[in-house]
Amino acid sequence: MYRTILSKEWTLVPDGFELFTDRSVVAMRVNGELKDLATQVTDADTVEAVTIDSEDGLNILRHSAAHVLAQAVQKVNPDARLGIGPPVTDGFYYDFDVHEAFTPEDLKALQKEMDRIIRQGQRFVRRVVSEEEAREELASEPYKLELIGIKGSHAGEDNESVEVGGAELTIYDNVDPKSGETLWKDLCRGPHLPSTRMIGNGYALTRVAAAYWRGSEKNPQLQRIYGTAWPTKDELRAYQARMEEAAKRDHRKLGRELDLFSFPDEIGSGLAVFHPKGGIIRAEIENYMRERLVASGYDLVNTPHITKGHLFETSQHLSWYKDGMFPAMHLDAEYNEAGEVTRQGQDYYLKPMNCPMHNLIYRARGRSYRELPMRLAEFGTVYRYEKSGTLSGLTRVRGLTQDDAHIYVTPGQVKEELARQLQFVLETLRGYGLNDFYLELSTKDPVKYVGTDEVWEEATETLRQVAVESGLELVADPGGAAFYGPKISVQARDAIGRTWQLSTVQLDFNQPELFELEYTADDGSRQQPVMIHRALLGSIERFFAILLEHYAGAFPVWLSPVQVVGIPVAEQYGDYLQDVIDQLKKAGVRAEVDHSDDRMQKKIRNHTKAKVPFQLIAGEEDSANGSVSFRFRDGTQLNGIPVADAIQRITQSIADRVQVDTAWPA
RNA sequence: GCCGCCCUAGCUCAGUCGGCAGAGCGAUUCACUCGUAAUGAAUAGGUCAGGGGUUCGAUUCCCCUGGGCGGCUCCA
Repeated sequence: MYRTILSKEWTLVPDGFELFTDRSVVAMRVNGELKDLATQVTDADTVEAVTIDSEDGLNILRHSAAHVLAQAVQKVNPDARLGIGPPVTDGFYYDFDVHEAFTPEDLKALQKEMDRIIRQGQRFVRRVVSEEEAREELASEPYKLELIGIKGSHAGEDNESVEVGGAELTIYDNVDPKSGETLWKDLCRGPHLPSTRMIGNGYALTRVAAAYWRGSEKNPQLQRIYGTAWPTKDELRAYQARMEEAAKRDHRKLGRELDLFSFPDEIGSGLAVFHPKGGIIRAEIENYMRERLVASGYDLVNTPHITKGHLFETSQHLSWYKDGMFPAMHLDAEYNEAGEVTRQGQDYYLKPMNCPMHNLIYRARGRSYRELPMRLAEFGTVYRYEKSGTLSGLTRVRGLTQDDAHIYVTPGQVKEELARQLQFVLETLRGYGLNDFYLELSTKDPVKYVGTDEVWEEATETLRQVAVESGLELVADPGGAAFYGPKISVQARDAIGRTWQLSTVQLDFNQPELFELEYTADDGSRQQPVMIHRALLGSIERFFAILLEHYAGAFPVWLSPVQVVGIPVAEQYGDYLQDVIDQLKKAGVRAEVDHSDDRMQKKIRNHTKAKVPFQLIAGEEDSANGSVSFRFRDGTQLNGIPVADAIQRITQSIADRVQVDTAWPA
């Protein structure tokens, strides 16, 4: 981490190499600004060391690795033009304009060339240039020239700033340490590692992809190479192991292996079917939720999947989000023989959101302040025409079921209700076994919003207070709100540390107005309610995928599709076990006996792979004693448990919604 | 939607430099009846994603369509 150097002994102007002899120091902060170690400092400066394993140090390492990649690319293909090459989470990328896209074989060749550059121990040397000099030196790099132009007008943002974000324009020369010859150069803000050697063998190129220049669809696409870089080879290996672990948990893979769901081509992209085992998990997820809703003062409602277009004109979805909706079905039009319309048709749309229909339920009769808060909840299936390239497993689909609630409150009830919602959300998520959360507060986009600044200010402040009172970490998301109101979202970390945006609680200043919602206040006046959108799981499909990956397919007992499987040691004990299993079934447990003619060992293997929490084994010994023997998912055993005791333990673990992977303590 | 890659049995994948298509697992059947992660044998299963073109001949080469994967853009 950082060390503050307070030494006053220096009389000359030392640089970072003299100040820091520790070789893990790769750069320094001088008066708060990141600088190369070669920067000279005076005793008036506050200087802190930046070590390679700090956040800044890792970014510098990765940025330098990106430079080496670019150098390698231009060595192999001198025609490649440079885009930008910033560090990103766990790694880096560099964009290139090349005629032919990179292939996996190219990556191998590039990695070899990078190894050569790294072994050579080239130095990164910073050089300040004028705009004219830069333009001249980079005449053959049109994208760099464009960045220089942007710097002239306004500061480039985010990733571009690594190239031209500094106060002055700088070029970094990659210099051969022996000959002093400049081998390559790039427009760059820096800072960089002292030597390419520090990249060592803790890096790897990972994939190729296309990316739009400066992130806009209107611009040409460049070829992007992604890589990862770490201070040591061990850390690289640990990262790669993490990626492998994530791949093993991929819900698309587990969904197939465990026979949970599929996406038949015949139905269409992004439209899933749930198989029996996936279906029961989904039903359990929903049932638990319904229980919680009813216990928490919600009303359960139901609405259709399709509606006349006028509803979405009222809600303005057709003007804001038409591209994301399935196109209309034109129904009921009639024509005469001349082809003239004799009866006007109607456009019907699949619904992309449930809220307009919930508004109609609110509006179905006059409402009194006594009815508020009114909480309408539904598992509402919606259809969105997502672009083909964005679809991904169950996490991004075209047909999804939202656990959607809309809450109508008086202005005076807003704060209490928001606090109550947040608490409800967190408690419920914990019930599914997720425990590690933080909050994100999305505030007004200064360009795209409806409503007055005062209303936004007040609502945002209320959300902030509620968030702070929750005691959870709060992250700001400035400008991230939808146009109709501020939002607080719950991010959950899963078992391997990935975060997912789950629940959202969002205020809506727009729809009560558009739908002319009102209630009669205690003084007899008509007032407009405030509307709160609350999604807890987001979409059931996506939440299903998250839980599947979180548990790597080994669900807590209550969610397991098969909770108990009976394995007779030999066929003759099948009847005895069947009787035990029948008792479990009567108690509501999903249990079955494996009567197949596989050997017992094979059955154990099969059901272990299927991640069944309890295997009950019985042979001569157990059947004679009226007992069964447990085998758990981790291979541990609990033998000779009396049947009644076994049933009690199993039903208890379901009722308690606990995870059981190993033998209970004795 | 854009760029790149991919599509061979239910699954995972070989293979054909253009000449009648293969394995393991799974399924079915038979034998075996076994105390904690694979008993043995036999059988069935494919318009090599779909369509078009080149060719004496296409699963293989080319084009189009569909689907998937990795990114980009998008995500109410």
